[in-house]
Amino acid sequence: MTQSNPPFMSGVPELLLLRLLDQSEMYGYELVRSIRAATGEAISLGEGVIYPVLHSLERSGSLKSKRMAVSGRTRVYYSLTGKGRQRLGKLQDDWRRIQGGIANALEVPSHA
Amino acid sequence: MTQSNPPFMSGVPELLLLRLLDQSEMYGYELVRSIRAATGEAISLGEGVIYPVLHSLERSGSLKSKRMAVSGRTRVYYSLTGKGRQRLGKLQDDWRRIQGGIANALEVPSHA
DNA sequence: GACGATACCTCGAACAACAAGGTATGTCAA
DNA sequence: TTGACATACCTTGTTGTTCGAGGTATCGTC
Repeated sequence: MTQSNPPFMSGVPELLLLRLLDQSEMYGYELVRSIRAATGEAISLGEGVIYPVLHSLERSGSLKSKRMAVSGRTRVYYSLTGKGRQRLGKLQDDWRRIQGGIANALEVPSHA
Repeated sequence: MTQSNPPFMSGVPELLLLRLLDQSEMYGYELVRSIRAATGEAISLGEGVIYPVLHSLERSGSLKSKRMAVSGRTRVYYSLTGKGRQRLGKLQDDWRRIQGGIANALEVPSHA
């Protein structure tokens, strides 16, 4: 009976994925490297993070996928749905809110 | 065997606590409300988060505590040690890094 | 003498993020 | 041709943070 809320800082991988996919269609393996690049190496998420999030995002209707064979290998390309764009908006707002809150707490002058 | 790193976004409660305690000595119950206030209501951490973090911070030598009786009730006041100030510096840098990385990823123009 | 605020604390569950592995194909060089 | 490395997909088990809910005790006040 312990109806717990998600941790207040979670969902950043989700946010990054949605954001990148809002710019262009991509496949999982590509996204792993894109996240590293887009964040200036600050954030590096492995396949063990990316694939499950991608799947859950698709299951919840935020993403749609299409498989494509490219030079013998199969790629699964993901793109945003309307719901996904909505979700992206929400996560962006959430992020701005908590980011702002922390900035607020940090910018108060030191004890000096 | 699976020597896992801490989640890349963790340690924000720790950061907030150290930051507030760098400004002034405080006790746990007070910190719960201070965090809400300092972040402009954006972040609200319960006692179930605060106390354990406080204890682990003390165990690791970042904080020191002193108990004080104030009008019949016991308060445990925490303050930073040198090590704690060092720790605060590190966490602040980490935060700026990941915050900047995300900002970078988000500010790229929309697919439009 | 019951209620709400203060003040401390711990427990168990939930869950995100993690490393490590496993499958299979392509390329290139030894 | 075989071995190594990159591409490309995936799942599993573990960890560790965070969470709500509870539990204790004192104080004021109604």
